Amino acid sequence: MPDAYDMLFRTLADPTRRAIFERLCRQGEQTVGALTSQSGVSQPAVSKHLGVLKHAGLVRDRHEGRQTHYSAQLGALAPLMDWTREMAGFWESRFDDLEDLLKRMDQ
Amino acid sequence: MPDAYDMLFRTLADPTRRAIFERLCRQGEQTVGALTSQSGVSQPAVSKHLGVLKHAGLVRDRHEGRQTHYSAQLGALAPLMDWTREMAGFWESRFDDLEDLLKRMDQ
DNA sequence: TTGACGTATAACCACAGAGATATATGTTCG
DNA sequence: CGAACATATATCTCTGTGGTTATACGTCAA
Repeated sequence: MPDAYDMLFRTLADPTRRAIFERLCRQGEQTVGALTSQSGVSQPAVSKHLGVLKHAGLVRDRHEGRQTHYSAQLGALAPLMDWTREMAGFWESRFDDLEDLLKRMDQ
Repeated sequence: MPDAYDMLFRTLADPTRRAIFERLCRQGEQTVGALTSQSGVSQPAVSKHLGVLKHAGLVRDRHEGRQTHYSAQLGALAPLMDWTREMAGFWESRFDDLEDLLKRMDQ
């Protein structure tokens, strides 16, 4: 069962795509043309990346005349923070167990 | 320039590999054999994944006789939390700017 | 309506990498 | 030493996907 985090991790794994997302986070809403001009890849490539980001819920698009404006949807990062915290939590609880064990051994 | 987060994201993007890492987080140190038995893939595949995880600093190995024990290195997740927080931070600061703007417009 | 523009889609290519099997390396035991 | 075991490495295959160019679609201006 590919868990819910899967799409998120895979979407953010590509450097070009992550750069696009970061740019949207830093500088807010951008048109496809603006994003393309600094991405180092072709416009169709950027559109494809934006499609993947949108499918993962990381961006939303807004049509205005013949341009499309994209913006970051930070809420979609929540599962990423949850996962990280969960992993850290497991680590800590095992650490606590170890502490307990050592304390008990100490008596 | 592929930033430092790159290896981390790419390492965690594969579901099988992430499952192995999660298992090490949840259940602590494990041998290759134990990890293989529940991974659904062959032992060489598991070894390769462990190699990638190790290269990314996410696990460490401990040799004991003919077995190798692997354990999670949670510290390696710090950049992931940093990145997430940074992105959220950008979002918030832009939100604050918007708030400011609205307040100023309100006067 | 025609043409320029902005973006999306189609079709194709190239390569990374995840998987398998076979085998090498190293370890314990008889 | 020789055999069984635990893991790592070598080699190959094949799918997924990121990139390209060409083109279709929708919008604005004249």
